[in-house]
Amino acid sequence: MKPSDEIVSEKKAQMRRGLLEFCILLAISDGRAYSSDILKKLKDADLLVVEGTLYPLLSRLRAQELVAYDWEESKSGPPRKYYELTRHGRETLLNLQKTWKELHRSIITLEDAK
Amino acid sequence: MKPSDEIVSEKKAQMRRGLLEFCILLAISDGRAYSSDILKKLKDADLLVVEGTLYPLLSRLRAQELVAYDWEESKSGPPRKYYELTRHGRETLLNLQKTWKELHRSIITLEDAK
DNA sequence: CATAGTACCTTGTACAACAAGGTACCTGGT
DNA sequence: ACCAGGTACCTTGTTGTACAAGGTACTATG
Repeated sequence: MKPSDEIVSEKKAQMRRGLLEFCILLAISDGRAYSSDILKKLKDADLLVVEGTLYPLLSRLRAQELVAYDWEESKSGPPRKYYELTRHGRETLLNLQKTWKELHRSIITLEDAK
Repeated sequence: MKPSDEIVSEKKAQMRRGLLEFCILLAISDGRAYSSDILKKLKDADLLVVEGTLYPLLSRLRAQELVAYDWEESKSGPPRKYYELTRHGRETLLNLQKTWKELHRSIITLEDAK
């Protein structure tokens, strides 16, 4: 039997996880961003994400052609991959924002049913 | 390369999935409910869930002592397991509702950052 | 030229949803 | 007495995903 705090935080993490891709698309939608920019934005929004999660996720979004990147040299370190949304990515993001609103309504419906 | 509609609906499903446990706790919080009640409530809130997902999930919530059930005979068919929230389950639900609000804020923060 | 800092990536693990298939109970018709 | 249909519960196998941990490589600085 796991301690109850752990159970709660697992469920919180689970809720957060489902929104990850959506949030990352949102974070990129502002314009060009590389991994540290994205991590920082998510952290500023209180959504903790680690590198090991972000990189495969960006690769996936890339494979689905929702984002594209180009290399840019940095003044302090190795070159960076700057990501931006493709046209297709922008359309998808609009779609997901709609989905988000629908989910919000669903929760309210369930809460009101009480 | 998968068709773009499929990509979008996978992402929608992913968002929905993270909220499943939360929604099921919400659906039960109204009082006693058995599987068909729960499925109906979720469907009414436009959240499609199938049996094969619900049963293991209820077992998990039971193992975590967030819900409890008792058997009740039905007038038309086999007996049913009626679920209700335990005290611990009600506390957890309050916690998750708070988490939900925090996530909502996070999304807004990301949207506003544009 | 070694160290520290930054950036990218991969591998292995654990867990969850879902599809599909299975068991068992009750009722009503023949 | 039996079987067909509806209802309810459950299990197994597959697939996908986040995450921890560890690894490579480039740049600047002392």
